[in-house]
Amino acid sequence: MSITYREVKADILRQITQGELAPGSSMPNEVDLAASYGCARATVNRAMRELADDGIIERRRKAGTRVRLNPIRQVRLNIPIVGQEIEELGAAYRYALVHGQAEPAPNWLRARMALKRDDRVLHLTCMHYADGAPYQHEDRWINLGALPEAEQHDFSDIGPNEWLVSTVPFTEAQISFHAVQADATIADYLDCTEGDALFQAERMTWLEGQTITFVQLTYRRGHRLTMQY
Amino acid sequence: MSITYREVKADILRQITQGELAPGSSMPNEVDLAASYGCARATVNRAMRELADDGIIERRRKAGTRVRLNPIRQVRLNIPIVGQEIEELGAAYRYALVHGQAEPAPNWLRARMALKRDDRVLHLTCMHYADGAPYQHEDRWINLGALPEAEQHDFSDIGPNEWLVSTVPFTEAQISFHAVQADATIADYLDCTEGDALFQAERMTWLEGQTITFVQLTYRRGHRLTMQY
DNA sequence: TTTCTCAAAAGATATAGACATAAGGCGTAA
DNA sequence: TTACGCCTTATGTCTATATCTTTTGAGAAA
Repeated sequence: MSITYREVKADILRQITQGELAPGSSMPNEVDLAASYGCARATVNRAMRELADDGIIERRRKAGTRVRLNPIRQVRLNIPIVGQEIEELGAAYRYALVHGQAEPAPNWLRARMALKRDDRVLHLTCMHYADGAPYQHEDRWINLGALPEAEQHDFSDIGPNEWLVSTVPFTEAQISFHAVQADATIADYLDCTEGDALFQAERMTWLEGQTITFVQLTYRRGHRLTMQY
Repeated sequence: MSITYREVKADILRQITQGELAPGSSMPNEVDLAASYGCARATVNRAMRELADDGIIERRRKAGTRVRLNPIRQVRLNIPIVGQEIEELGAAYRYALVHGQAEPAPNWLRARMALKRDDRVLHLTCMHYADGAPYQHEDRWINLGALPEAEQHDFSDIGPNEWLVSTVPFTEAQISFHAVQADATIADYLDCTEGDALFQAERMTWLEGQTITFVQLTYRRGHRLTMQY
């Protein structure tokens, strides 16, 4: 076969990284590139589309294609389920339900999850262990108005995250990362000192506009979220 | 025109989210789908390829395509330059170089950056302010073996990040996020209390296998990194 | 039974050609 | 001069067809 779109992509990328195509400079159009590579325009198109997608080049109809002045640095972050995360570390995973209770939503949570005045929530507290050591503390609230079957479910053996993923797999979500100081309770669960800096993720999940669940995931001391790009 | 790949993608996604196609179930092959949508195979292929890329479905030659049991949750995280990040918040950005000095690399850094025994580094400490308030503390080391011109450069006015991005734009990098306790120095710079939990990013950057720079970015108290998916 | 080989199946990609769409730029009219 | 509108151009997408590659499963051989 002739030249592949990967080869075209690699060659263009090489030209850019080696400075043959300067940042900000504009590139030949697809027809000319196809001619010079001796391939079809669709092949060049795919290569260029992926480069644009990677934030390396910028494309506009009629205006043409140019090398980005400041390439967009982006990473893909996989949001793992904690059990898988731990097993990928090569450690044994253990889950424990600490506390589970249906209750009226407290005010701060009502505001945060945009619940109605008399909506009830299922409040779950769980622990996740890696090789027997505390790994993550999970504080979760599930909107029983949106997901009443959660109240009947027994979370002793499988975690709420896994249950939710298999029950309402295709949701919208917002995730945020930040640092918190361990309070006495968390310090106790995670076997650290009160006041320690801990990495925390918060996630809110919607299904068709309805808030399903809000969760705070507090990681053990020293946890890092690492990515390549 | 006929049906677009976006419409095909949207329709398949709808079938999956609405439960017409159950997780784990296998889908018709491209030829059949193209026939049923009344479009070319390439159109279906693009729709399916993007769905696979989004982690919704799983494709294997010969085995066919199936809906993922556990859809991969992934987000794209843009790594912004701090100046842009602050200006996007609608705040005024100010930069200050606190300290800059070329020195032999300390042992811990030599190990971390994989430097040779007598490599020298440029150690820079900078502050980034949003509307006059401390936003981010930057502690950076640049490998002078790989980038000797850094020693001559004056970092008083533009930050090392911006300079690096414009000098060596296309690099490989590893980024990691975690929580740290503010020590006395950092607390002073970021105007917080010693012991406060702070969000910190560490980034190491390579160009063609050579370590270029290592940086610790410590954010002001309460900083959050937020993403939708 | 187990292992190896090979053919078929399904996705992956290339091609040539066509039309669609967005937007820059020029010409014309106010 | 300015504003509007058309024309051109570059990218975006679709079609129809063909070939390539990977993987699986069946059948042959050990």
